Amino acid sequence: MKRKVRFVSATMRDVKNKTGLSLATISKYLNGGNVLPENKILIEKAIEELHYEVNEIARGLVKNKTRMVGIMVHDIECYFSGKLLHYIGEELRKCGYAAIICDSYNDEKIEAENLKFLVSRRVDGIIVIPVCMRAGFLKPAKQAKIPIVLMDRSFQDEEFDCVGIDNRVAAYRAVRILLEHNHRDIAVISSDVEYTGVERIKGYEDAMRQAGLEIQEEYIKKGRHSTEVGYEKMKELLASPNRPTAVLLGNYDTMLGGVLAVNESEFSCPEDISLIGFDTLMITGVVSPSWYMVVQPMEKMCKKAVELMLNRIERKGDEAPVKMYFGTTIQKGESVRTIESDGLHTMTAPI
Amino acid sequence: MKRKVRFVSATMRDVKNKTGLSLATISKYLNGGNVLPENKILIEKAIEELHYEVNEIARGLVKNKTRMVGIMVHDIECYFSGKLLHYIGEELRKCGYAAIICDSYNDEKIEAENLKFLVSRRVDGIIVIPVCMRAGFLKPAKQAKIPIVLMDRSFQDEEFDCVGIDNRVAAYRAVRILLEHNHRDIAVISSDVEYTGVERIKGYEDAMRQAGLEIQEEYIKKGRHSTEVGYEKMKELLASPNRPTAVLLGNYDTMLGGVLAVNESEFSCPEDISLIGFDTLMITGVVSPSWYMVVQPMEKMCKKAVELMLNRIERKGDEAPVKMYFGTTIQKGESVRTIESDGLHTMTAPI
DNA sequence: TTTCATTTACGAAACGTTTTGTTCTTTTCC
DNA sequence: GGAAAAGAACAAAACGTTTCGTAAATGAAA
Repeated sequence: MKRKVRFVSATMRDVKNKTGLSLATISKYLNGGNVLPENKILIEKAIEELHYEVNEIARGLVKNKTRMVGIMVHDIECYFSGKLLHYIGEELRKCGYAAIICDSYNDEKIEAENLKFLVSRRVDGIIVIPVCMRAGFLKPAKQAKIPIVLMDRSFQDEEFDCVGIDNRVAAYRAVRILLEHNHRDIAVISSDVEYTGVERIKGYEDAMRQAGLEIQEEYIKKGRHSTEVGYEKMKELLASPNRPTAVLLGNYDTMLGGVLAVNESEFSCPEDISLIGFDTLMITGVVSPSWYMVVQPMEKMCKKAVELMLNRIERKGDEAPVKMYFGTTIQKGESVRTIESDGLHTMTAPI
Repeated sequence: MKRKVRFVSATMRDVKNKTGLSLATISKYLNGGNVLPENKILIEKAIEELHYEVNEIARGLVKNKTRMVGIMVHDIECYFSGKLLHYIGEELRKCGYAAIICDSYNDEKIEAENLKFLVSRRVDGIIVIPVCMRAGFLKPAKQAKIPIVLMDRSFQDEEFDCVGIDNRVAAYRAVRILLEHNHRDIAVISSDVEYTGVERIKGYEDAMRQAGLEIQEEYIKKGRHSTEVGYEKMKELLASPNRPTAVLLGNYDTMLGGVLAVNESEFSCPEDISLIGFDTLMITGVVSPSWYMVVQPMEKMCKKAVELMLNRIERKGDEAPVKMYFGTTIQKGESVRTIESDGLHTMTAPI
């Protein structure tokens, strides 16, 4: 039986021939089983000399596992995604998993296609930052019993493992900070088509209501989280006859757009307008005024998401979904100023 | 012979049983071979009913192909990467390939590790936006005969397939534009640790020299392409006693940082300082003043890179590397102003 | 018709692992 | 010293495809 001569990498059979042991023994060694010390040495030497590396494909075939995890991000060009992908990718790789990344491009149709693609590639699990607010598109994965972990966002109609922050509370806290600096005319720029944005607007309303302040529709500017929207909406607010004294910006990109808009206006931050936003990047602290931000523990969240995922993959129990909300921290900055109390505004409720 | 009962997807054997044909025939059909029309109908019906999908893993094992392409980006958080990853990922998926993305995080050590990881995962090819300026770290891939395609950057010491732009010429053209607007005190903020930056600085020098202008070291601000560096260096330039009238910014992130710095200074763009940069994003046209930019045909470049890669994968010829440089276009903006000629400056060479 | 070429289908052997049930060896304990 | 228990190693059968060599069926040419 002549073996085709291909100059590809060594196989277990080569190790077998070199050591005189059986495939089973070598496999056992490779998977951490017990092997006689002398054989162990033998095998290690052979592996070393042959530069043997286990063929993940062959292994995948028999174990029916690919050691690949799909990651679907709503928009790969968004700052938040970049950070997430970095941490998740790193963590997965540490655990020997490869990440297959798909960009949904904020498009629900593409998102559904991506999902099917990942299922057809038989990934072991899928981590999703969804575009959709409903879970329908995940059906093929559920049929194939591929575990799903959500990040940053959940669905309205179905529950999955999820790691994120309590966006509503986080936004609430941000507005509280503005209130504590004596702001009363507070606006918000956030998304009405993304889960996080919707929640954050709710948090804004919670805080305003609790402080006994009227919620003015013109102060709630809605549009997809993006630099462009942040820029446009901030322009609108600045041009408005009753210009707010402070604005909560729905995410990092929105904040960036907002700052650009203020910078090129006749107004300045924080003298004329205070800004507070979400998430952080190196620039946040470097610019002047530095940005006041609500920050999410990205790295921790990503590690947790991977941990959840690997747990699901290992023991495919049908345990109930777990949702983990991490606490946020406040990164103080100079973009919020304290308004001198003029005695005219009185709180109708303690803040 | 009892087959283990697993509720997983249908296999070719199921199709075989349903049709009464042999595995070989079905395989032939699946791979576009000729099959009797009646059998074709039979097979298609069976596939339809069973929801059969070929198991890419099994196929990979025998063909020694994974239909996966690794993508190594220098920094996933950089705008340029985001766009690239989007286009490349999309294109690969269209061709039935999955993209495994690794972030090198601007770290040569991580880059080398990522490469080894991809090799061990037996990807069919690797598309690299390198951090390193030398090709050493690619050795494991070469040994495994995995084709490499470079994007955006090349190496000093070795040649590979590569798609990008002629950065030197592009920067030259950008500076020419500034010269044509009668600027003479022109600075540059660009990277000295990244290939593109280095080339762009050369282009800057070319243009300055050609215009007969002295190259002042204090006008050449070097630092990794990033928002932070753009911000810091612009601050330095603005604070300098002989403040330039125009600045070329090395990439998109640098431009963003530069604009933030100008915005918060006492100076304004373009009245006091003109800016021209690289690449584009939606924001570029939306902000005011709109940004004057040199833009690369990203989508075309990505498509080409994938095309090159798939060619290499199909016929693993040892043809010589091909380098493709795309032309850039200029996107005019308001961030560059024309200086009234005061008669004091005279060109010592035609521009 | 017969012969030869062409097309289509088939069985069996790969691909490189893991896993299962069995055999062989060593250790432990009375 | 012998039996039982424990530990290692092994051969062979999977996993789901492709591919190779051959056989059968069809069509064309003589």
